[in-house]
Amino acid sequence: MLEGALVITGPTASGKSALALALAQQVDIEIISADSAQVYRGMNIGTAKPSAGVLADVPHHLIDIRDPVEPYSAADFRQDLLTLVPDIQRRDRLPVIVGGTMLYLKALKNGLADLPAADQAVREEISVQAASHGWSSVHRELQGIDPDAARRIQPTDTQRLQRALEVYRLTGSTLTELHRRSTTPCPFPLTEIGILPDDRKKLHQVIEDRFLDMLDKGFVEEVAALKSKPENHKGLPALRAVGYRQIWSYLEGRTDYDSMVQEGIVATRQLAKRQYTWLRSWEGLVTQKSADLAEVLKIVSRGSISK
RNA sequence: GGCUGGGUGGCAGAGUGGUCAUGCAGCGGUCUGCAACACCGUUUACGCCGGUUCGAUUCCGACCCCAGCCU
Repeated sequence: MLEGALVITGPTASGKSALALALAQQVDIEIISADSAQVYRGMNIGTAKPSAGVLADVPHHLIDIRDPVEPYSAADFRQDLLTLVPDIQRRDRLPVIVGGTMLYLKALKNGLADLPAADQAVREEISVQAASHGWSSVHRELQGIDPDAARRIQPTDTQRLQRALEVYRLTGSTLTELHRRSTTPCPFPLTEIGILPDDRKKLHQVIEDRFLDMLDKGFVEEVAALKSKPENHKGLPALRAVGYRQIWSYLEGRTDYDSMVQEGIVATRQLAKRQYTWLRSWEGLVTQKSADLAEVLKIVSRGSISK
């Protein structure tokens, strides 16, 4: 039996989940979702979350563990995996990590530096500053504090800019300095399989079909339900997910239905493209052009990858 | 048949006698607590045929196509 954990990743709509479920028919596994959107309750159709039936059949983790107002993060994911994987192994099952949120997988694989968690108050402070003086002034400030980070981070990349400054204000140390200290990589071995369809046109078609299918299944109603809750707002990471953001905007009357559909499909294609970018340079990745259960079974029983 | 306006990259849409429109899409890339995020880079044009010109997408003429108006 394979040591450590098996990872099945790939761009959206490449068939990761189906492959994992097929594997579950043959091997005693528990699935850990590596998906930044499936963690949220009430987000089912648009995240292609496994059905209740499937969830009852095969043990799944990290699905429906947050409300949309409670942001989840790569650090949370890594922390959760560090306890989940050994737990599953103690049950004599193979942990299978399935998902396409590459930052989460990277945080697990390479570890994270010892940085402070997000701090809403500090972020707010920086946002206010940016609102009155502009992000370029924030960038200039960072230049004085951490020139290396300022060089890496574009003045327009407001999110990372804010983070770099946040870390400094919280710790008094620069992001660059903290990154230099070693991070702890994953304590258990990872065997990583990536499904990378080589026919992009075909994947685009699958993406379009799937998005239309989600709409048929009530995606708009799902977003409307989320929108009707007063605590939810469109700035939440959860609600900026592909499809949710576009439908929310449509529900606000900002676009017509057809444009919304187009925008949703486009956003999904772009997500897939970014995932390819991560995966092309992923070290140690065993790639498949399409889901290949037989090969996965070989890898699992062999206990190692020889390729 | 006549008159007028127009034909610009996959789409939208400016403009100019010789240098880059731009936006979107597509493609490539970056990525350390928002990552399905945020951001960076980038390919493809001037309806057709002639003429004027050192040089035409831009000026002139014919033709084709589209829209509107007239007969």
